[in-house]
Amino acid sequence: MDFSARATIRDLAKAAGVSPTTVSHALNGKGNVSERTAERVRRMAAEMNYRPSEIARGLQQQRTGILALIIRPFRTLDTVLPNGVDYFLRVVGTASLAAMENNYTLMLVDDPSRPGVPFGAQAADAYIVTEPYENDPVLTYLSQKRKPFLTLGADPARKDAFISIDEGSARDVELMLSHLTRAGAGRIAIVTGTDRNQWNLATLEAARAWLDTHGQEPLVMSVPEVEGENAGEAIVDEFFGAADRDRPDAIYCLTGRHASGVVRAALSRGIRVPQDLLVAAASGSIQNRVESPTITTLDLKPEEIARTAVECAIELAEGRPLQAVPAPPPATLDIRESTTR
Amino acid sequence: MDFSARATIRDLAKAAGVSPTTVSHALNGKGNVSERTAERVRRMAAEMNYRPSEIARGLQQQRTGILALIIRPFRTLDTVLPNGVDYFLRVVGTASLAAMENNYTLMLVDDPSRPGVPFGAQAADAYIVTEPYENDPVLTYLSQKRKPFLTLGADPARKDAFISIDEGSARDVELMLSHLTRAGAGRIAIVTGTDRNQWNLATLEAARAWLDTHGQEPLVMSVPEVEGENAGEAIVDEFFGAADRDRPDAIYCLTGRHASGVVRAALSRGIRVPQDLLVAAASGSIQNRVESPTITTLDLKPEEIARTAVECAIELAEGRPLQAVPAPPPATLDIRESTTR
DNA sequence: CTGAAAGCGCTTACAG
DNA sequence: CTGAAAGCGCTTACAG
Repeated sequence: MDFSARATIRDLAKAAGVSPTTVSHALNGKGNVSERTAERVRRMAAEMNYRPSEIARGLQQQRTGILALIIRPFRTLDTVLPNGVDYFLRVVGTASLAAMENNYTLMLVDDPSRPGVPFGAQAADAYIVTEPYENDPVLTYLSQKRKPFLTLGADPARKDAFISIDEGSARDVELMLSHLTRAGAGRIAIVTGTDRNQWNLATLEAARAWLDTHGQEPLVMSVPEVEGENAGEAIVDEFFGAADRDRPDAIYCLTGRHASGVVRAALSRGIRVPQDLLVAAASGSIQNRVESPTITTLDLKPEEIARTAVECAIELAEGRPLQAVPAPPPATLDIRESTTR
Repeated sequence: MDFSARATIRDLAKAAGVSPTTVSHALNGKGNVSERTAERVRRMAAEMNYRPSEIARGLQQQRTGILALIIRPFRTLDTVLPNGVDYFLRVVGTASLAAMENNYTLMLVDDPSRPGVPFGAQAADAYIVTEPYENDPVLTYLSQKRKPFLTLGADPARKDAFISIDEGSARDVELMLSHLTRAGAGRIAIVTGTDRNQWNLATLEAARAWLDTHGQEPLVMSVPEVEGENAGEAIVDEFFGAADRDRPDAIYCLTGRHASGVVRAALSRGIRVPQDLLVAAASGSIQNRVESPTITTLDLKPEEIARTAVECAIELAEGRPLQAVPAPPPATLDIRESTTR
């Protein structure tokens, strides 16, 4: 029934009949405290519902308890929470909760190198940077400032320079392209975004390799992510405007919204999906599950990635070296109407 | 080129040739500092890129700089970031950014009264509680603990007890029901969720009043939010299993996923949408924009609500009384195929 | 095994 | 108008 102030370490020390030092030692398992004393302190702490002030601890230990999440493509997307790009939202939500469970607080940050950024953006204990660009200045900044950070997707120009969870693996590409082949595709076109990040670049590279191995000429196109569904017309123009022999019988888009646009553009020209053309996306969005036809996508497991990233970030924040660079979870296939004949 | 520690108030004081006290006064506009001195301090601060430690300030002022966002329906939804329920995601994203812009950090919190909650969840400077339930224990807890908070949607049992941004206004109901009428509806059925929150209860009440005014018998049903699209069958059974004279020619669901389910269930029974049945939703989700037929929804402006909520929460956090209880932004209508004959 | 003291970087009564 | 001092709630060398 204590409606007022929270108990401090002094209150607890007094109640347990010891000094604040001993309380601190007992609760943090430091120093040499007799088990009898430690037990008494812990019991009193529970009884008083004592919770050490992270603020005071932070001041002492020069920590803020803040984890910063920097979503690099944020500004290239058309709204703050872009429709159809739920990948990042799932990352944010899961990361927030994972951080909280570990007594950290997650802060969505724009660009920490910008002058006048809020304190927390500058003073986070560790940073998670999603989809860094080639030679990304944010990574350069963080590394110069000696801030602990990891990236989701490597900086394509500095692959092994920083800790990162890789993206666009050959395994995921293989998963989708062999599915398309089994579904009847003989000539697969690839559509990436134009952002220079590992996701686009590594996927493209892996796809080229796969196509080469399987004797297919690469049919490749890059379209700005921000065009979303509107890109469909241009993509279909590109691949179906040319002579017959060049036409693909499957289009694999990295972003779900491009795939949606492709389906619509194809249907409007009498190209049937999936009968005449298979369409699939790598990073799916909700709409791909409900539009007609539904579109096959990869499930890239953003929740798992977010959770792993937060756990790694906390290790870094607390000064523990990472045992191993974490591997991304294997994607799985969500097969839907657009690739089911 | 300072790669190491940040400047502290002492560094700045030394550089400006004054005491830390004077620095503090000058930068915070307190005390009486000569304009000449203040100007010098500000100039040096900018030069050294001095940023006061929010941690130290927080310890001193007993503030954490944390705003907690409690999404009450969180656990009743089927995943952490439920598909089709993008309303909350848009709130979270916008609130995160708005908080950051004001030097606060937003923390997604589950239940702050649960024993063992993280520090931040217990020590936030202010709380925002979305969709509280009737006699919500979380509100009781916060109010007993004297924590500043506001709610998005009032506690239906304690309407004026706490600061809240109202939901389910008669104006929004009127907007949708008169649209349905103009679109040809003569007998409108209403489907709410089962959570006992203001959104469900106030909307239902306003809808009943509207129907009464317009000479329609109320055709009403409540279905658990968590059933999502699966609820469609039961809803259509309910309204189309009965004798002819009771059948609605329009169904208005509060949640977008229910509306999706209704459309699917109706179509599978040969009830055409919109020809035989108009369908609309209040809280739309992405899928309603892309499924076929697309479904008419209200845009409840979650971004605006989130931003307003954060601004109010900060006022409360900093001990300033709210000038006025904020009004929710008026919803607008997104008319789509499901109500266009 | 235990505790007094200093200090993390600020703010704020108070004295001058 | 300016600054020395105390204190916010912790942690950690250090002394006993």
